[in-house]
Amino acid sequence: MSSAAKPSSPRASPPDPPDPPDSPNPPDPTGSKGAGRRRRLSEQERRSQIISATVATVADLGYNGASLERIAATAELSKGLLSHYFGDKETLMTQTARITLDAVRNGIAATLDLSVPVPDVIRQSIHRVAAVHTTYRAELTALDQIITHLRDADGHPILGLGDYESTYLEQEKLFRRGQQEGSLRAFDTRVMAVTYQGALDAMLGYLRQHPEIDPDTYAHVVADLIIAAVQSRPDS
Amino acid sequence: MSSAAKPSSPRASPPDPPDPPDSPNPPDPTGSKGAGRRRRLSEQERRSQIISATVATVADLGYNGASLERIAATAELSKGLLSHYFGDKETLMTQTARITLDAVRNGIAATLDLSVPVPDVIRQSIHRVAAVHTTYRAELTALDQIITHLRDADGHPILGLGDYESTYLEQEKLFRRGQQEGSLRAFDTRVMAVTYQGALDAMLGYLRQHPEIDPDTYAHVVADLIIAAVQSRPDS
DNA sequence: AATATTATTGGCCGCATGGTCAATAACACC
DNA sequence: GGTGTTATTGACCATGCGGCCAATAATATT
Repeated sequence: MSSAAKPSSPRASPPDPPDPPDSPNPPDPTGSKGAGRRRRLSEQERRSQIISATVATVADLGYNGASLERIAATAELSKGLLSHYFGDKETLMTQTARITLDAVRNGIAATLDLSVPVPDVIRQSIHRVAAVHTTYRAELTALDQIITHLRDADGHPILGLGDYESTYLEQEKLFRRGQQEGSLRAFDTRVMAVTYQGALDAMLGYLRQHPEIDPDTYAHVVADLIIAAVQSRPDS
Repeated sequence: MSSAAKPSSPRASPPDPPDPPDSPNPPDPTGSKGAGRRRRLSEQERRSQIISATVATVADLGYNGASLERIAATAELSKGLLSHYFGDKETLMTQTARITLDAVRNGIAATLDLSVPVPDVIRQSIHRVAAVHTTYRAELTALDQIITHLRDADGHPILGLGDYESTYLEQEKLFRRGQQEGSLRAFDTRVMAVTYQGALDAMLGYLRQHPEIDPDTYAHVVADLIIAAVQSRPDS
């Protein structure tokens, strides 16, 4: 999942002389994962393979750099198949974004223990997100690219931050619980959710740009800041 | 600034028969803003005119939608001039980003009173940034687009968040002052600067998506959150 | 094994874009 | 007013892209 596709040929095969007789890959029939010159596999597998390649390519080369041809090259299959399975590029990108977003969300939410006090849940979340930066680095980059680049015919964004909406709602629920429990002070939960999300995004961006920093250490400091902001305190 | 160029002649002269005999423009020499069919003006004016058009177009149609032709149309001049003054598109975009960034920064920093206690400076800043969302809406959108879309030949980003670096340094200075003054508690100033910046960006994004929200009101709530996070407190 | 089915390919087409250039006309100077 | 300079134009070209389709070969079916 992480590195998606093979780093085989950085340069695609030339258009005119497409290696005429011999096959570019060993004649390995259906058997193992090795690819015959042509492999037929299930729609499920193809789709996820294509999406993986899309994520990898977009993450590496940006939205504009990710032409259908390049994506096909990354996935080691022909451009035509992309059209076959996804119709047009917009659909491909939208699907990729949707599925990837779900995957990342699950990756974060999966190991979260919601039974502890809210400040601890927050701390956990922040560490999880920082970890996700390592695990899903490409996915996050690709998501960002797709969201900011994908536009309708009029040139206006399709996948707004509206997809954050459900995350906001989730966070707000958590915050309200904390306020009822008394572990969190009173504040506007919507604004806090937005700000919190912004803080996490900033963390991800900074970690991306500074690979030398230990995510967990950084996450700890961020958690201290956030918790200081929301924790209920004796005085006001 | 917002709508960039003059609405003089929406349609350029036809290619083959370029209105032969009559003088198409009133004898309006250098003086006022009225446009002849061709106007010659100083390099300064042209450059800023082009950059304005670039900002407007990118903000409206996104990076990909902002072709040289469209930008030229917005500025009401020919595509060739863009190449003439800026060479290639990459240069145009880079210049636009640099200049616009400076403009926005100045717009924020200009009216800031640094003599008050640090928490108050922070509060001021947040309100200023929220205001900037209104004043420089197009500029901010364009900046975001250019930064996230502009890539070198290898497909990797050119204008990373590295341009935040100077902002971070500035913020850190402020935070340290507050810590020395005793108005701010002890925390890692770098992490705080990054988080703070993220919170502001999130605020801008949210305001952009929700025009019905009053920026000042929103800013006030955000300021409360941030200050709660950094303010020195009796216990803890 | 022979045949039918259809996933997969590679090349093609039209279009839009970025960049270039010779022609043109607006301005400055005399 | 005449003349030179050069800012500005509009058309042109090569390129790369997205989408399409007939040919092909890998399976399934008998």
